Amino acid sequence: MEEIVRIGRRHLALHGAAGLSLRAVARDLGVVSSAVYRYVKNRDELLTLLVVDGYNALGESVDAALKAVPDDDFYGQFQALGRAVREWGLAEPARYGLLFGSPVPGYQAPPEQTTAPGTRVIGQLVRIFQGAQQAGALVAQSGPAGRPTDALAADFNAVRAELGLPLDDASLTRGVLVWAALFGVVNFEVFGQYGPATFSDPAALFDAHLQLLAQMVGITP
Amino acid sequence: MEEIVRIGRRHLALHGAAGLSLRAVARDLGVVSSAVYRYVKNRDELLTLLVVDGYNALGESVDAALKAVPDDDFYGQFQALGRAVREWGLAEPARYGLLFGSPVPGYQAPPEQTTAPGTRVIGQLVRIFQGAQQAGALVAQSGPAGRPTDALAADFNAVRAELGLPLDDASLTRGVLVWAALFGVVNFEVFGQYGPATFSDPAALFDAHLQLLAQMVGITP
DNA sequence: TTAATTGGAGAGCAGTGCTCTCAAATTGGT
DNA sequence: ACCAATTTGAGAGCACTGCTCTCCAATTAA
Repeated sequence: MEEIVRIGRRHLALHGAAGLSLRAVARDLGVVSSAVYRYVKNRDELLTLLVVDGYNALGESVDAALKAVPDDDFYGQFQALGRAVREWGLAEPARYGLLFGSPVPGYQAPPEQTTAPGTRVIGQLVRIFQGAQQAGALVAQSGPAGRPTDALAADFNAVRAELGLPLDDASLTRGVLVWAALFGVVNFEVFGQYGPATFSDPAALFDAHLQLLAQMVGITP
Repeated sequence: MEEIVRIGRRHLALHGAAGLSLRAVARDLGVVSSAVYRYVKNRDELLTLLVVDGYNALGESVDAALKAVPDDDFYGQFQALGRAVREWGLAEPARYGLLFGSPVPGYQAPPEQTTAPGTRVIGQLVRIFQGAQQAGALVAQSGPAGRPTDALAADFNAVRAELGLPLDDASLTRGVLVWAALFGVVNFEVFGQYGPATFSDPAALFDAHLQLLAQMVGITP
């Protein structure tokens, strides 16, 4: 079973999600194709296993990076989280693509299995915001303060309640933007959207972007 | 030929890039599978046609949205561009995913065909920055001004030269972040990364994010 | 020792991309 | 109008895919 996931992971890295073939996995396993159906119901279930596996690998990467930073260094934590996501994505582009790229057509990840591992990173990000907020290290940002629509305000209330995150609407808006933007810049790099040779030092560019994103939510070095 | 692209587009929307089958296209065309190989060399070439088609559709969407905004209303232009990208992505998730999602494994888009249409949106974005800059409508933003590495500074010089965009390093950094972040938030929505029912009014959230991104580069309403 | 469960083998179906050969239709030149 | 050249489609075929089925050997439990 673990062997199947291990081989599947390798195939995923080599041929991508679309090229993931149960028959090929069976071959590598030294077994006939029908045999793997004893362990995995179908291709989608193998995909789910790999999705969960990927979320956990990324989550552990992020957790490990955070452990190396002092508890009260919120900027350091934010930076470590961002860098960990980027580095994992660049090291494992296929797995990253499976998690954050275009959804595999016809495949719907079962929430009861993928939600928990899938929220590890945003969970840590929220934890950082929370810590900074409680420590008074979250500098209020000035800027456009358009009133949210009623629906949006209600959504924010729900988020606040669920996460126990006492941030006002403007800060929540900024927090969500930072979250999406972080994965936006990583996407651009991993998926090669910048163009082949535009940036010779993408790590430096990413660090500069992390700085700006930290400023966006009010986390200061 | 156009018929093939048209049917391919429909299949793409229905079954995604991975499920794009030349045989199925042939069936819909009322022709035997080998016949389409007269017009399209292989599956990858059909994919390229669809990529180009998609970039152009998005580009035209953006151009049309920009045409409705006065030339000197840079914030309005930025907003129109952002909204056009978002709306096109939500209306055409499969095509959007083909362009901005995980790369199709084993498929490499030929730059000589895809670069031109693929740079239409960023081209317009640069044009907006340029116009605002020349009109003096680009308010300098304060914030972390870490010195770029030598490699990054050289990259910025190259970008400046190629685009004729007289922005300093800090503004360029912000511009690139806004670009990537814009697609980041659209990705999150189109690919459903926010979770199923977190935001009931995503358009309002997106507008708030657009405001923040405009502020990031110094474009003010 | 016997019965029950488990794991794999093999055949088979329908689908895929792609290549080949062959015949029909269309076109162009005289 | 005729003939040759070209274009276009049909059909067979190969190797691959996901998945289901039946059958048999190995392992485990009673």
